[in-house]
Amino acid sequence: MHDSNRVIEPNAGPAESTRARLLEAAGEEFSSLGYEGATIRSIALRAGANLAAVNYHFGDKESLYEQVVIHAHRMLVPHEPHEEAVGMPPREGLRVWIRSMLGQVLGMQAQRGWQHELILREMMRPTRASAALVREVIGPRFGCLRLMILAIRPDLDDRSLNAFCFSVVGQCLFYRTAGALASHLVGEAAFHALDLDFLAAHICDLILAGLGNRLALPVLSLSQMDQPTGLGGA
Amino acid sequence: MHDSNRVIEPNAGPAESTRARLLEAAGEEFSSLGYEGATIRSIALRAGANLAAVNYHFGDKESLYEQVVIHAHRMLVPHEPHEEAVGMPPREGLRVWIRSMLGQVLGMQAQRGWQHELILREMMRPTRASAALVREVIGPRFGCLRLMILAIRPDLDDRSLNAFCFSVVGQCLFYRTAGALASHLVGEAAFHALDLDFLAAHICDLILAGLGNRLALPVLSLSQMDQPTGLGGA
Amino acid sequence: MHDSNRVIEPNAGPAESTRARLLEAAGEEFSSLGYEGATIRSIALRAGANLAAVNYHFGDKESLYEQVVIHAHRMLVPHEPHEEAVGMPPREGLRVWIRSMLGQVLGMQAQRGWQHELILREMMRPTRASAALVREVIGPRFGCLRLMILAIRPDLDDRSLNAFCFSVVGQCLFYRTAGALASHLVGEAAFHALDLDFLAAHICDLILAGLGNRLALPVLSLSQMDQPTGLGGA
Amino acid sequence: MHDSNRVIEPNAGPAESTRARLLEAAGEEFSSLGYEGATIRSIALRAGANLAAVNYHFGDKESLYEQVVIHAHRMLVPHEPHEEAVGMPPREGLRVWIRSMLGQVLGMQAQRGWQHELILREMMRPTRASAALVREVIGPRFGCLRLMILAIRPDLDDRSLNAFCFSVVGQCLFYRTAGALASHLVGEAAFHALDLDFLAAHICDLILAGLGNRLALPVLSLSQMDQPTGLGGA
DNA sequence: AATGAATGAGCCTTCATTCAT
DNA sequence: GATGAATGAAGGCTCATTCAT
Repeated sequence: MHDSNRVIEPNAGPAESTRARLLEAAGEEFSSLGYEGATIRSIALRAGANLAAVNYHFGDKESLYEQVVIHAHRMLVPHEPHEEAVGMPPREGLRVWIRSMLGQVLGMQAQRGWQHELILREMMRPTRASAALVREVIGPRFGCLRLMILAIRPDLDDRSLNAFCFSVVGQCLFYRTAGALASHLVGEAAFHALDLDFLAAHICDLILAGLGNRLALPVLSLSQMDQPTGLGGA
Repeated sequence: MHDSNRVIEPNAGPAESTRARLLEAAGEEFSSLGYEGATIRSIALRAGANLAAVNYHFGDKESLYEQVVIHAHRMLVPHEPHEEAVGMPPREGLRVWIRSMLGQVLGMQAQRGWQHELILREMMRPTRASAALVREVIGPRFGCLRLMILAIRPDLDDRSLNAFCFSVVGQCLFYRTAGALASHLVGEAAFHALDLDFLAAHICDLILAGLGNRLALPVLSLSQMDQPTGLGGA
Repeated sequence: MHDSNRVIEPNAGPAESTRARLLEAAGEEFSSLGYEGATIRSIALRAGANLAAVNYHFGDKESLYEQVVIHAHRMLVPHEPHEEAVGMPPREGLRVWIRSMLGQVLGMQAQRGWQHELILREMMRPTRASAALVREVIGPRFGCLRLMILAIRPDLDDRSLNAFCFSVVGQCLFYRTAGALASHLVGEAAFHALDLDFLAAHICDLILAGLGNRLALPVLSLSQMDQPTGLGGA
Repeated sequence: MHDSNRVIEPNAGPAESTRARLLEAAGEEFSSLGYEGATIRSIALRAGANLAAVNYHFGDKESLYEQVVIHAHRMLVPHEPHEEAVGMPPREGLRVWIRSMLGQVLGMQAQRGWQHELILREMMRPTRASAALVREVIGPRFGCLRLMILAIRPDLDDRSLNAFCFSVVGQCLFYRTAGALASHLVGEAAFHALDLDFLAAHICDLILAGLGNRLALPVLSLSQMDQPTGLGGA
């Protein structure tokens, strides 16, 4: 096969199986280029494997993608950052959870980059491959958020509970889905001023304000009132 | 017929029809399949035109896309829904604005379907074609939102102001960008329960709670507590 | 029709007819890009005319080319440089002829550039269109050369006469047909050292030496012997 | 199979046949139709291969052309006809050299037809593919000619030496580059009378006359006069 | 006399896939 | 287990040409 600028095994340890290298390479390609954008040629190249190896090991581009998603999930589940939030008091846990998700969204976590990237892509446009991912990675993460909000406001009905959860997730995802647009709208400088710390606090405060803790949980409402976003008053 | 930035007469002669049909067909294709997914062959087919007609009228697939975006913008601008919000008191205007945007996002407006779809796509992944769109459609819409929030809380600094605006937009966009995922997470029935009326109220209440109502309308905080989302009271 | 960077009538006097402008534009295109390389789109563009005007006026790309060749011939015939050579003594005429042809080949004549270029192209690869050109432009030019050589050596049979003529023309044309190669072979500097004056003298001397004038025409042989190419001696 | 500059085994296995057939077919197409004229569709068809096979084996139309040129060179180098000339006395060697080149030019060698055609095309319009060709095929051939002329006239400066070499090559190439024109000018019968034997003798005599024969072989001037071209006496 | 619009054929390229070894 | 070779489908684009006005 012709390939003028071919690189042989850029990151392949010989001990690592071809299948594993393909999985890793595919993860990087899919996460950075999307499903359609990625080509199995490029994936095989990056993995230092033959073009046909992809079809040999996975049969299909789509099947490869499925396996990549599952692989990502396996690597991620044991280290889910939201796990830290479960033992905390709900308000604090919420803060941790939001900060963790926002961190992923803003690309603050260099290591395991493509796994998170892949998950975010699956959030925005789920494929047939993502059922497992939703069930085993996103679902638990979402369930954790749901529990914390329910702990803060046990009286919420399902519909409102979901709406609050989606409000949290929506605000976080926005900076990925529409980050480029947002940067255009307010200028790059103003957009960069919205760093992780600030945004996490803003979103958390907003949600807590919305959950309304003046009456139900006055002790926490005081601490909330000190936030710079001006949630306090009255 | 020669210039790229010619003006499209809305009531052009029959000779114009091919170009117009191409534009319409391209809009539908691009909005439903994305830029890469759409093919000029299919567009030409759908428009009942020759394959080369695309090249003749627009020169390029990319130029065609640009023209489609501009076309969408031209069809949308005269009927911008947020215009209604400008004369109202800010809190009411905000409610109208959110409801209007959410209505677009949830695809409640069957007519002019692909134009909104296209704009949402541009929000998520701006192309070189979207500069004008941002400037002339999204920018003003966003500016209106900004003004209303500033009217409610004139003391906000720029950073917080932007964050609030993005919180509004982010929550609205979520149901488009991650609607499928959300539906997966909570079940289709629960997801459908989140109708336009409910969500618009929820988002608006949340934002208003976050903005706090110390100064302007302290009594309003009470009325907010009565909302079905169950913020506050009891 | 779409054309992003269209230039309107770059060199068109309004009084000049479209047909004439097309002819001129086509001449420039054909001479610089060859028949296949030239496109009627570019020709029409350069002439400030409509794309269909070419087919309207000339029916065909090939017919246009024919007309261009004829046009070139009409512009060239009255000013044929070899005309100067007819009245001279044959050896001097030969020198003038060679210098004139070599001058065209080396592109020394900026004015009427494309006409000569076109003729040279036709020499190398005659098309159906060049019958008239050969008959009316190249033929006479060649006939003049033939007569001069015959005047120098009236005893030559037809075959040898033709061979000598072709030797002259071949040496001249070489610097066009294989100039790039020659430049590669000996280096650009050495190639540029072969200027018009030197080459014209070299070719003329070579031919005269080949024609052998020692015995037949001793008076001229003496002058020839003084040439720097060292034809003389013994 | 991966590398651009792999070595072609002349007796490759059956798997190699498609590539070899493509190379051969491409050689024929390129040599008869030129680079632009040839289409990879036709090449693949002629080779009995799939259209995409060209891309698979060579990546590109241009790269295919490069490989074809190199291939032509490899097939030609071992049988270079000018090799015979090196051991001879310079005048005799010159005669052999000219006859050999002229033989190629006049297409007297039916076998390996397209290779020579291709090289001649490269002479007239060198492409980026021809650097190696010039270096390895044309260069040595030319160097041989240069040495022989220098042996005949050691006093020549570089400029004159080059001019003489180009005079030789130019006269030979003429019958390829302008053969059609020449045939038109003098009539087909007269043109066919210029056979290989006659032309080779004519060109060689002409050059030798131009080089002068004062020092080395004064008697040879007499023998030259006996040539059928009728140079010289009475 | 001249033009804008439209067309059909063809070209090069890319991609995922399959097959024989 | 793995690979080199080959394939078919499709895509974007360019070009000369034609047609109705």
